[in-house]
Amino acid sequence: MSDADTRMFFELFNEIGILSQLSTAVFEARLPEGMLVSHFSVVNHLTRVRDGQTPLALAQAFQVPKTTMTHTLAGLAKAGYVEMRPNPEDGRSKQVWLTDRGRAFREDAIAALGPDIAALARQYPVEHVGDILPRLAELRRVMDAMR
Amino acid sequence: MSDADTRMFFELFNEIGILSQLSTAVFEARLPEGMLVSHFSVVNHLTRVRDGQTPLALAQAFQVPKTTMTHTLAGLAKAGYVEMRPNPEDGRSKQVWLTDRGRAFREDAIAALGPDIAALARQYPVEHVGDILPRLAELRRVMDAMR
DNA sequence: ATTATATAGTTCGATATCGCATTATATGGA
DNA sequence: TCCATATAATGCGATATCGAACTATATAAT
Repeated sequence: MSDADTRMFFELFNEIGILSQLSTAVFEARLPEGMLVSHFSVVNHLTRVRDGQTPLALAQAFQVPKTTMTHTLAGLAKAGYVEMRPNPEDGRSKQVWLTDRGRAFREDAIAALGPDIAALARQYPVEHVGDILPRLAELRRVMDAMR
Repeated sequence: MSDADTRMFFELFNEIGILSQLSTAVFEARLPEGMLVSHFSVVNHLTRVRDGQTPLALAQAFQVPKTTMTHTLAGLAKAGYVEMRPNPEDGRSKQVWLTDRGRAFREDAIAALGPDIAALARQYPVEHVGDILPRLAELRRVMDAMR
């Protein structure tokens, strides 16, 4: 490990951190009052994978502590975007189900972000995204496995 | 903008968010009690660019609100890693100077992270970092400019 | 010179995140 | 069956982040 190599990784994570911050800010500016990226991400996940998952499964999918997921789900339930039901297979557990309003929330959010993404794509070609996405996904897998 | 293109950008920012979270967790596990990535980043910036900068300049460099930087600097000052002095050129302003302990904090942190980065580099070649880093930096510049 | 406006930094309040402890239920062993 | 241990979710406390308002100083306009 040369110092130059170490520095490369430092810079990589520095860029990733700043990009995360910038994209979160852009994203949340288009969400309804009180909704954060964490809320959207959960609804998006429930839509794309399947709903009816347990809070624990969601916490693991997003790599956040259970308490954080409890808090996020409480916000979604309060907004009427999900329903919490008892898990018929385990009395300790619950299931998270999307509501129609929840699905509409997701679709509206994606539509609202469309112009921003189009503007971005004009200056940052989608081909570049295709170049780096697999590399980032691989890095994520490696780091997940190392935990 | 095809839906597939839109989805690519969504996935990109999703990966970036998760990687940011994972790298923060790894990083902070090696820092002294109470020190966060935000603290390290400021000390690192003061070392690599120059110290004596104003809080506002630092807030802009990291794209965080002034209040967040005030809080971060208070933590660094309390730990003895920086000194806040009045700015001789502007009575409203201050300057942030590194202390010897601050420089040692940075060096210790980098050393403590060395093994983690070496382990990562064994599974994720530095060449890949070199491939994606310029692309990410470009994306960051574009998004910065769009704000 | 005086006054209006702009800027640097902080204080305050709201809330997201997260670790620790607690409660309720499930599971496995005597 | 009864008890010990494990697990799902939540309650609570600590703190990082961030917007709005505030204070002090600088700058510009008359």
